[in-house]
Amino acid sequence: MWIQVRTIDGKETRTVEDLSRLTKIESLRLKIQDIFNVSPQQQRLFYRGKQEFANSSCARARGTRCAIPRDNVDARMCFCGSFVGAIEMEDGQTLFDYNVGLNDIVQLLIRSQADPPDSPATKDSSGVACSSAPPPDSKSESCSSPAPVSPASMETSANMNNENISITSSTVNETKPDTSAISNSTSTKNGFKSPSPAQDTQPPTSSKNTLTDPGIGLYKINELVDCRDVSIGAWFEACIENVTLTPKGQITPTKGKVGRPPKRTNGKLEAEQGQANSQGQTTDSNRNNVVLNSESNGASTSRTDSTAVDSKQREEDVVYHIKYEDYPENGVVEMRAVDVRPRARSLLRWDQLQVGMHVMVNYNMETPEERGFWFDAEIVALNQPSRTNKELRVNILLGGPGDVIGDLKVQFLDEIYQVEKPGARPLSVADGQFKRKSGPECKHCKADPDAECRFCSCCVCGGKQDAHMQLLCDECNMAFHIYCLNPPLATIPDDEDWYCPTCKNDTSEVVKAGEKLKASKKKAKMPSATTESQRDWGKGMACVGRTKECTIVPSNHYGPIPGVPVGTTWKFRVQVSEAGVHRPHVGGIHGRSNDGSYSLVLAGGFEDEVDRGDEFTYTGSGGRDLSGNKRIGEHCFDQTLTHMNRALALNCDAPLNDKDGAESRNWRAGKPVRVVRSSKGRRISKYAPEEGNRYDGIYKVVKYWPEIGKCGYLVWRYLLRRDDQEPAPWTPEGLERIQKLGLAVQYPPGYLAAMANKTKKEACARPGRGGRGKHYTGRGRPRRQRKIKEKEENGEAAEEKPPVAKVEEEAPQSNGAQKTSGDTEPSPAEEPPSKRVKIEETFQLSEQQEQLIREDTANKKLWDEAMEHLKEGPNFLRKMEQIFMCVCCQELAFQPVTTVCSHNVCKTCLQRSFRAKVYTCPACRHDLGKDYVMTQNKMLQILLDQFFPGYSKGR
DNA sequence: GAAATTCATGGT
DNA sequence: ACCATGAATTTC
Repeated sequence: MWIQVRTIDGKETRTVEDLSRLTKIESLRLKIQDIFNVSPQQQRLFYRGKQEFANSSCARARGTRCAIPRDNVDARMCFCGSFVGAIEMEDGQTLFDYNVGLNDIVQLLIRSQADPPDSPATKDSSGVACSSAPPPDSKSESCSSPAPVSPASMETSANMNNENISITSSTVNETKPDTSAISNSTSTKNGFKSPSPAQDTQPPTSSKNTLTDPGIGLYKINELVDCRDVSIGAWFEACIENVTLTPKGQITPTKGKVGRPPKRTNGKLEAEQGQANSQGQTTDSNRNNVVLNSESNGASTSRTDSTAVDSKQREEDVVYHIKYEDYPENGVVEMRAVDVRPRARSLLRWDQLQVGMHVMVNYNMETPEERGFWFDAEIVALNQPSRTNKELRVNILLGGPGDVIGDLKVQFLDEIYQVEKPGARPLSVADGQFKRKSGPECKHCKADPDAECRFCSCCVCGGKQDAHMQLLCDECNMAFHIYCLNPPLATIPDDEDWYCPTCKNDTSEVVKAGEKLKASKKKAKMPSATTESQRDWGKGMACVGRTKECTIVPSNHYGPIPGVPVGTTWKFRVQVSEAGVHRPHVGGIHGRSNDGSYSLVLAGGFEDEVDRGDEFTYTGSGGRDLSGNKRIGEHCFDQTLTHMNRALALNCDAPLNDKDGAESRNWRAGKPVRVVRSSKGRRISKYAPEEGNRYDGIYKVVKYWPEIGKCGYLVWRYLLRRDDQEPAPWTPEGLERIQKLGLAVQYPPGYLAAMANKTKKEACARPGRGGRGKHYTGRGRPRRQRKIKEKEENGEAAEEKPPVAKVEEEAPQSNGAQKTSGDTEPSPAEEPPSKRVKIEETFQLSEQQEQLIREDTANKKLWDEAMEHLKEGPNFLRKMEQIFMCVCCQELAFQPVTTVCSHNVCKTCLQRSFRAKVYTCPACRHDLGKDYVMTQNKMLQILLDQFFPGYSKGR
């Protein structure tokens, strides 16, 4: 078995192969270590199961969030605006325990190596993979090393700490004030970060307002300085805590590795999230600063730069240990001299400004009209068309050579600071605050300290007072005075998480991340649990579950599956099931004993059967002893006309007779049965395919009767006769059509790649055999490998994956697993066709259908797109499925409402959204308005019902 | 050849 | 909704 492991930001997805269902999580970690170069201790693995939440009533309890970032395309938001829970996978368990199936996605969150894996703070800071001190060993997997994981993946991980990991992560720093890890989520609780952890790091002897000369460097201990976060490129107020020298021969992480994280301050939620997240994201992504705790001393400065060789060597060798004034939770941070300078103190008047001058300005990269961070800037233009109308344009200098953002308009013209040069008069707190206005303001109150604001301050009273008594809801981020709550709280709750009255909900029905795995009754009863067997099962395709499900027709659908032409062939039965052609995994007949049979598989289980292609005899099921968990067994009793046997008999156009059987009056009038021929039938039938399971079309039951079979027991026999417009696969027309449609055996996504890799590995392990030897003891696999090989050699690899298969990969179907499989396909070389066979079979539309399509003007664009695929025959239907899929339930829209923004959503899905007070288009978030009138698109409904007969029945 | 699930149905 | 049952599979 193989699965996909994806970094939590969705940026990196790799296939992990050679797993069995009984593979332990710790073994999985080792494989992940090989692939992602992340040590097992640093891995947090999440599995979020199949994604069914959007389709059912929202099972998500408020107060739980999934570890999925919002920009992850695979992340599914529930109507309530949140994500469903994921479960964290723990050592000791198996993949089976977590129900991880074939090709499922496991998410990898890289935790900082500096964090002790089991401490509560670990979970808190685990998202901040790059934030804390990298280990002294420079080949560590931190961001500084060239680990194959893209920094971007960490970036988002880091950024999402606040947002998404808070399921488990609200262990705030105050519970562990000496943690060395920087945590974005220190502000999970409003105002409770004080006193800051930095307290511990305060040199005990120093007094804040006494400047102490350390004897080296330009700055004194306790001096007020500005420090540049080189990843943002902005300057922040800081204070020198200590000064040390770099030991020789040590190379620091290059520039870009020092900085500070964004801070979420009280209030300012809306304004700040935009900026802090975006700007802060950059920070975290590149940051690799060394954070010292109270134990820090000179020895821990070993990472500081000593590359300088010129006359400045001395200053370059100096390491400044600074503390950011606004980010005490960062503790003490090491800085190089070039990123430190005397605190800005002089405001420049407009008339003092000159083009070419270097100054410090406030700028918000994200939303330029709002307040942002402080950057160095070179003045490029000073325009003053009138006395009051001034425009200052600058190039923002981020610090690195070429790190310039050109020609930006500065908003805050009254706040242009002179850049202080090293050597300027040192300032201490005794000299004053020298604090610049910074950060974005609340859009609603403009950060007016006197204004009441229910957005950035207590959302009950709007008051800004008592910030330390304002609790932030971990769900909605709104602030609440503890005394404004009803009932009021006397003290700050000790719980890790706190949810406001609106968001609080019962979490019992949702598996929270990190929660212990629930014991499964079903699993406890399985043979593997009840017997002593140690068998390592689940490596192959025998016991895998479906990764997708056919929903375009209900399971009791008679007749062809729309979009599946005769001749379609799948390697495994599970795929046939996924396609909806024959749903049982194992069983030969699919049906209901009171209704009839929908499909059957001819696999040559009975020697005394006859197959003439257009007509064949079939034998019922039963009569075997299947005790002991068997699927086949010796015949040891008579079959009865019950269960599936009865179902199949009901297809015959004759009253049921369970004694003597019956013959149809009009054989064509019977219920249609989809027939699949398996390659296993080759031993008795020349009509069976060479490989896999092939859909051969619709047959009818002509008659059925009981007889004594070769086995000596009574069996029920059926005569089936083909009744299908589509040519049979073995006829010349059928063969031609198969060619034209480019049909070839379909393999599960990732299967060929896994096989190919396996061959490679085996070949490496046993070089003498070259992977092509005759000494394999297995059966299916080597045969398959040789076949692939031959085809490649013949340059016919294209046949491995026909266009139909390609389309299937592209077409999102019913659930998330399917949806993700397309973009996670790790080795496309094996799977999609390298050339597309031209399909010239046009799908025939009835006149009424054409008319309805013309009338459905609201969907003109979509129909135009669909029509482009008309000439692709059966693929047209697959395309339709894709185009008219409801974004909520990921299925064909049922009773579709076509929104003003031209998206089609099931009426019930949209209603559910509205019930959750989400009044936007689920597809594009276009605001529909609370009073939106949902009009069902009748024309589209009629069309979908015709194209996908009975799909409504499944709803 | 023995041993493992999954899926669907049908009865509670 | 839960449980028992049976099944023309597929490894190991």
